[in-house]
Amino acid sequence: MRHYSKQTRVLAAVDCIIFGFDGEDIKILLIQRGFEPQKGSWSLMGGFVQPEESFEEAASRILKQLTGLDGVYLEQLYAFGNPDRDPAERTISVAYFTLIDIHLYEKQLSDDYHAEWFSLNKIPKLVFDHGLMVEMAREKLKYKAAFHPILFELLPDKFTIPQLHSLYEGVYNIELDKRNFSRKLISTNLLVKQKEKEKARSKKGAFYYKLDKRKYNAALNSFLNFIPNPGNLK
Amino acid sequence: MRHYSKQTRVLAAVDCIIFGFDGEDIKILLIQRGFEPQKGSWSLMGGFVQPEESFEEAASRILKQLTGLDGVYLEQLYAFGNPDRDPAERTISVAYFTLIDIHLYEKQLSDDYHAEWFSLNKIPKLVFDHGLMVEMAREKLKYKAAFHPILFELLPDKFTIPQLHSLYEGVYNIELDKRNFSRKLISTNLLVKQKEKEKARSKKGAFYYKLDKRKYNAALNSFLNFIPNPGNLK
DNA sequence: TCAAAAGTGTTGTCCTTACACCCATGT
DNA sequence: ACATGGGTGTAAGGACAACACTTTTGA
Repeated sequence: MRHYSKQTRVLAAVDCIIFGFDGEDIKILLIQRGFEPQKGSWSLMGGFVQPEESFEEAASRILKQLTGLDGVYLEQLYAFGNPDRDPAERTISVAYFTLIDIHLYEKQLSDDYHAEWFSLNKIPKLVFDHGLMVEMAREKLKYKAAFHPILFELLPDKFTIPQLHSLYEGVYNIELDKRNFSRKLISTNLLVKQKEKEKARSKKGAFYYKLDKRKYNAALNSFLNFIPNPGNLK
Repeated sequence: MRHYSKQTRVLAAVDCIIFGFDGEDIKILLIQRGFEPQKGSWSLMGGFVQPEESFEEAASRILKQLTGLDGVYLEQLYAFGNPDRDPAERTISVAYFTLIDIHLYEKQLSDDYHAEWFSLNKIPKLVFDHGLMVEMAREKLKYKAAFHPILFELLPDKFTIPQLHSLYEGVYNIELDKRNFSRKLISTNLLVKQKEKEKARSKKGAFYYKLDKRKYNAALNSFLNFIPNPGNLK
């Protein structure tokens, strides 16, 4: 069985677009590339797919390397394969986008890789086609979050409605009526109200909520509608 | 610049899921594999990515080989990279899904490749992970067509509302109220009514419509809503 | 007591659906 | 004339958006 022998082989890599939310802005985690070519430039975290690994396993591994996190939201974004995307050698890259709770990641690991969080409107110039990857990831986040409750992945276990409100406003860069927004969220039945309040953001304090995991997992693949007039989205 | 030298290389392929609509059923075009391994089994049309080619160029080339068609709707579906997906040698494959007007493809070429159209509910066992590819393509078609007017790509230049109606009913396997459906379509303003009627399907005949190309291209990336209660979709 | 943010209530509009009838024509 | 599928009309219900006020509490 060596019928493919005349074909050329390529390197296969994976790159991760890691989103986080600090309560103010949506950010992505970038590293300073530690090896040539373009050593020192800002870049997505990535790596080569190992012989016994699937793409998704590679992405998980790389994500864990940089953040220490396991079992986070991970979705294939797109396969990039232009012949000249890496000047050193033909390398195809499958980009994954991930949503993490920014408070859980291990800063120590980040430091090892010279990683930093960047607000989406302050992304530096990136190596290769990583700028395009980020742009596509951003689009996909907006697209998908308009119908699926994935943005919860960016928040801690316990969160408040006003926090969610800021998050959605940040992702879509629009203002949302807090009353309608709150009602819409509550009406999904995905949220379980807690007894405690969060008191840092306001004097009155806002009740914490948790996700109903069962309903949430079911809802991830169904269509909801979080954004008014999604017809204007893109 | 040989810093990647320790990494292993893989073969890179592209596979095409080709959708067509014959007025009755949604179908996909499959070929009988002409080489080992698994010579003779049914398979998607695919091929290796050439040294100077991007994935998309490879997909276009392969599509043209089999159908004779150029410039048709082509979208990246997913990158498949499990280490054992091809038993002969590690091969990653980027799947593309395409929508063509079934009447335009060149049957001659099909014959050369021993190709046949299969209704979606009668897909034979396929090689490797091609069955999974088809399943994912089908899901994606349903998902995307619920909000974007892509199904027009399956129809000829001139088409009737009843044809569209059958098409949507076929894709979603549901019954749609013809009156509401028609109104919804007309209200998109994407359609230009023609003077002639199609007379084959009925005695009265149905008016032909054409797409307003300008509006259509703009609408491809925006959210419409063709399916009632999309919340129940998946 | 005042400011600042949380939370609840209401109303009108438009979109969607469900359903019934007329139209054109080949046989 | 009639059967067959094409096309139009309408009314009820529900979802959504716009908008105003009360509540809580730290300073």
